[in-house]
Amino acid sequence: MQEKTVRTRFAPSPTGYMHVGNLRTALYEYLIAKSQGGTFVLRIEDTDQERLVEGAVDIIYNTLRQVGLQHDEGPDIGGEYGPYVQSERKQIYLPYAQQLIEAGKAYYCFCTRERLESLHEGKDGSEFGGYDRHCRSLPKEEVDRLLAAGTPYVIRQKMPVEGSTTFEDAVYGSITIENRELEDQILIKSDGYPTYNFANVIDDHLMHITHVVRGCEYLTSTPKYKLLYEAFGWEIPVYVHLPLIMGKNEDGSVSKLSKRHGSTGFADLIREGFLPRTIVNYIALLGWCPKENRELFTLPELVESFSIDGISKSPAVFDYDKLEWFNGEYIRAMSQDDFIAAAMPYFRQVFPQGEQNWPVLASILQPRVTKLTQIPEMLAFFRELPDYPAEFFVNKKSKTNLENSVRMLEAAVTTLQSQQSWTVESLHDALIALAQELGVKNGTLLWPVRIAAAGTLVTPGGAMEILAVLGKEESLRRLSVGLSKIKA
RNA sequence: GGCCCGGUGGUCAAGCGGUUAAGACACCGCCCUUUCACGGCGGUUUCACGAGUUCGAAUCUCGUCCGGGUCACCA
Repeated sequence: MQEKTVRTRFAPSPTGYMHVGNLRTALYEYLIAKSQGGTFVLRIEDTDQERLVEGAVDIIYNTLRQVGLQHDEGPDIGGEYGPYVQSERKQIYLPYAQQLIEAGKAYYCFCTRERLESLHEGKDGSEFGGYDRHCRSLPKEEVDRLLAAGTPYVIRQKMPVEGSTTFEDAVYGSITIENRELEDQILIKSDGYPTYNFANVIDDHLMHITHVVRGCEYLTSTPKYKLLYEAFGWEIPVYVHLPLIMGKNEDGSVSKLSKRHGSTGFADLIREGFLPRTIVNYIALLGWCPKENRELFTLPELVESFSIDGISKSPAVFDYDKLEWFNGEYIRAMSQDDFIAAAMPYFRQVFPQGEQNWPVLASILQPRVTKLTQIPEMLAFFRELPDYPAEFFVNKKSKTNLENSVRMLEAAVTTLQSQQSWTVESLHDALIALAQELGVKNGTLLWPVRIAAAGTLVTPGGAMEILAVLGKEESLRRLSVGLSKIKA
């Protein structure tokens, strides 16, 4: 008996915004498929014609490409079960709904929006129990008459009046809901488009989806899906509901991650300087835990390690600190060439043109930044020597004070003036030799040199690196500025 | 409010009846050191509460509390 090929699908709505919750769902769908040699399908769910956003589909393609979640079937590459855009499948859904009507599992509803709204208002919101099933018992002749007259209608699913519905979830186990809690949901809208719920079931079945993966906000509506599958007599897919990703609110509470939680969109995170691989790695761990005790995973490694039983049930709070740590790890793991290439746009904010000592800049920044966007600020002192007080030259630990610093700087100037080679190594050799010659701790000499060169207490890199980037002429100029500050 | 789901440090979490309750982030201290960072070492902080079951409960059961989700011609 051969196992059926696993097929999962990512089914986003083209809203123009991809937040990490969606992306994480896509990731898990990809991982579930790929970890079992399965197929990952992309389907665009654009049944809400009122919310269409220009260019939104491209954002979806771009995002998936950036994180490496390559789909095997989809609107752009086709596949055996297309089309993969729901608006192009519009004519598929109605016959299925009509089939349900004939089977007595669904019915036409002619209620106006006004009547529906008055249902909501009539009782005070909290008591509203859903649609009152007014059209469920309409006589056939009345239905035919209204249809013939061209009355706008929707098609609703008939929910059982009694009993309960139970389904199995791969993460949450067995879940039961009383049927009286279920509303006669709309299958086909008055514009002829299917609702999300209906199109989902039809398409998942037609596309042979074996595992339906989604956020657990859908948990309570899943019995309706099950009932739909049963009404059609179709095999029910495996449901994999994912714990929600939560965002911190301003008041300290948490709620389902959304736009209002600031920069949690994929594009926002990229703009802030997070690497796609960082985001993938971090969100993979938000709700899933590997068997082995480790945290750094590339996408192929995730495919290797992933399994559904590692998915947790409790919601996870999105933590920027941890995300930054991951990003730092990945930045440090880059080759220097890759780092320079990635950092160049930020380098250019400080050095708009011309050549610089890129390798030295990379060597001082790569271990220090957790986001590439931090680069311009860290390098600002190269662009222009900041104004700083003479007190900067006083440092107890380096055993240096104003008086000392004058001596050190003067000696350094002399040494550096005759310095031919201007590399980190040669500067290092020259200055260390000088410290020995002067009989002082390295720090006693290097502290004032570093301060004078940078004009700031905290610098990325040490004195030699800074001098190397500055170049001989500018270095000597800054050292003399330092000297004049102390003497003033 | 009804229904559904959840509850191990500030955060992500391992744990599946017997553990000194892993690990990571963050935080603090020390080491390295010309500052910062990296790296190394160490530390603070946790089983929501109450009953049961059991020789033994973070692990099983029930109740309470707390948190979240959901109740559309949105997806």
